[in-house]
Amino acid sequence: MPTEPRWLNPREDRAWRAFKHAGHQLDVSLSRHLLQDSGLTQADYEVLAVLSGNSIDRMPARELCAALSWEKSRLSHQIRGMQQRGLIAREPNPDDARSVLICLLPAGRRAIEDAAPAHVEHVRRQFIDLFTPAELDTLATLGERALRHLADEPFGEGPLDPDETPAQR
Amino acid sequence: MPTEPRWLNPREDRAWRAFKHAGHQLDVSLSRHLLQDSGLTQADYEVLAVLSGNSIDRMPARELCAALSWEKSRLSHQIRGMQQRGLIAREPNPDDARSVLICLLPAGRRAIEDAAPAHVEHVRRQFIDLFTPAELDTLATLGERALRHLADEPFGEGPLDPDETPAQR
DNA sequence: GAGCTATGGTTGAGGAATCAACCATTTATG
DNA sequence: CATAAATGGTTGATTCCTCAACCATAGCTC
Repeated sequence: MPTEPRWLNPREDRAWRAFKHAGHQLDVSLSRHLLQDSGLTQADYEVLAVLSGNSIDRMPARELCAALSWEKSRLSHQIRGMQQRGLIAREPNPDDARSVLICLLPAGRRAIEDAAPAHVEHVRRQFIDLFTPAELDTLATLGERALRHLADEPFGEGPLDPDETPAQR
Repeated sequence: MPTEPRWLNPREDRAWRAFKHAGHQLDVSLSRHLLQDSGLTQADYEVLAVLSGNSIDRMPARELCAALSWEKSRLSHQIRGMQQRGLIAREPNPDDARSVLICLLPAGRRAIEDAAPAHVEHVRRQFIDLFTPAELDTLATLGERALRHLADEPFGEGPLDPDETPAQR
């Protein structure tokens, strides 16, 4: 049974603050750099990364959502912008008339290939290089433990589309 | 000299993904719970926490900004909303006519006192309780290392108000 | 195969954070 | 002391994300 005081003790508080703050600041810094020297948003980058990573340059929107852990509406909005900039295209999915295939266009591939080196470099400088291999493993282990726990949360997952709530009548 | 390949190796990639993803998911989950059972945003909560924590129930906006690592404009917008909800008040600062004192109102104190127990509880369940004391110390140490490094970044800090850029003419 | 329900996706409104521009006051410089 | 620069805050536009509502197609079940 875990301890249950109303507040965090100093050790707990320190860990919690450091973790939270570090993650956030890292995120801010990396997005800023990414945008600055490639014109891509983190969101843009992640989409292109999945699309270009999976060796097939097209995939149904639903799969992209799952891969990114995004809501479908977010992807939809995001895609619209990227399409206008010529990075990707939409195509009807022959296997399912409701579905849409998101296709990586040459410009999109070029965009991420241009952006990646500098971005990876920043991830190294601001994260990887600060830790020993053993420390990296520790971070991975602890992070994954938290993720596993969150995944089990009853209320935790799923943006709960009103459509998708369990039958109410 | 750190290794410099164009991509992250599997160990690095695992650590980076786990860290990033865990931080984000944790954040999402905690905000959702907080809002759900107290009606407060994370932003609301943080403001109230600083204000109620420092034993003096009022402080200049500038100090609040610093304590939160927020931009001044963000605080300004945030404060407007909280003022309308009667959680805090603004008062002129007798020491500096440009400045504004942000004051914690009774309703604000009540709000965070009501919200805190459940919130702390969630932080425990989803973070603290997953780790041993030694692991918590490790997380604190590693997180702080990252923060220190980010703080030194030449371009990293400060939203660079155009006003505040080094003299340009 | 008619009528549910579930699924894939789009849209529009609203909230939250950022950015640029601005105003007022204070401090530094000559 | 007059003026320039720096500081504390506010505001409005913009972008990004979430939510709720919606449409169309697919899959069941009878």
